[in-house]
Amino acid sequence: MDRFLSNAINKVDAKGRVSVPAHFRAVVSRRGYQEFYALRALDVPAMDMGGLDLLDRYEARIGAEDPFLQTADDMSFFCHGDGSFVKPDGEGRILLTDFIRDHTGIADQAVFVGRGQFFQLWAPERFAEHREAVRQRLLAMRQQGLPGGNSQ
Amino acid sequence: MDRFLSNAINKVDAKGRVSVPAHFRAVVSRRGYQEFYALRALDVPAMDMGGLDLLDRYEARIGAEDPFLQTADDMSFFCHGDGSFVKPDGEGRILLTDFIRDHTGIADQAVFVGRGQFFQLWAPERFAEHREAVRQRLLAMRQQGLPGGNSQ
DNA sequence: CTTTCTCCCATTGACGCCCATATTGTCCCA
DNA sequence: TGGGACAATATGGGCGTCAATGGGAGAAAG
Repeated sequence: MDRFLSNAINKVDAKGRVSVPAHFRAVVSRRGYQEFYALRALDVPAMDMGGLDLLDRYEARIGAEDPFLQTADDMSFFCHGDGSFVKPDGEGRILLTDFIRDHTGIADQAVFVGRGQFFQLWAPERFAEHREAVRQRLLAMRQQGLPGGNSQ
Repeated sequence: MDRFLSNAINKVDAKGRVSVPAHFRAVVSRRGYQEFYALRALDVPAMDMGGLDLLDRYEARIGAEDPFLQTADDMSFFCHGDGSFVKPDGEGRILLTDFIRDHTGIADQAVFVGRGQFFQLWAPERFAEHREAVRQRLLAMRQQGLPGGNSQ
């Protein structure tokens, strides 16, 4: 498969490292990258992570804006200033810097959540909360016959 | 990589020096420059900094304007009059002059913010404020389904 | 002669690289 | 179908290197 799928919870060691699930690493390397691009998600306490193609998409999007308007500046400030490269060590682990911890609240465990084109990094508690919230929203939506309610 | 990415906060020592993050220095030297060009950002209390190619870009932009219009004159006045060269010492530190302090409000800590083609220098408090403001604007944009609503 | 800037060296701590161990999953064979 | 060996992954820790920081002395400027 070439998509990020399913979720896994891994330990953070004394040095602040976590193993990226082997399956996720495989997806990124299959796309030709040796490092990740991590972005502080806009409205949730999670990191959006993926290959450098993820950053490419953002930059392409910015390129479509008028560079002299505030919007382009905001977008760049967000995806460049609140994003960073993360290079895994020889064993496929990444270092959880304060840059990541401050936004996610991750302490000694981290949840990797596949999202198709990218994956996310969450603190276990917040992930659980968010998952419930999402389920509730989808359920409510479906019962109202609104779009978005599929099976599962 | 060849882009300025992520943000870092460094101390200003008693002599008024700060270390430019090694990663940022690498980007500039990879472009063949040994010194920086610093410009007072137009609408925020930050310095825009980069290699001399940054100045090249501004000048190219000015060259494209009609020299008889006020715009060209204003732009030139801005990028030359409000810009300066900054040469790092042997350890990769730059000296924070009053030219920089007055505009940014930097005292004893400085934040380096990657912006892709260049990076910015902020005072920590002002940086935090601005980041929140940017996030709010982007979030509002997304919730209104306006352009830019991808991710998630 | 004083002040500011530059170059140089020392210290500390973080990070990258490497090897060791544990745990899990998979495949093969009886 | 139930081991059991093997392979891959997750986890722990040692150690050298490099970056960030602090401070001193000489050089240049006023």
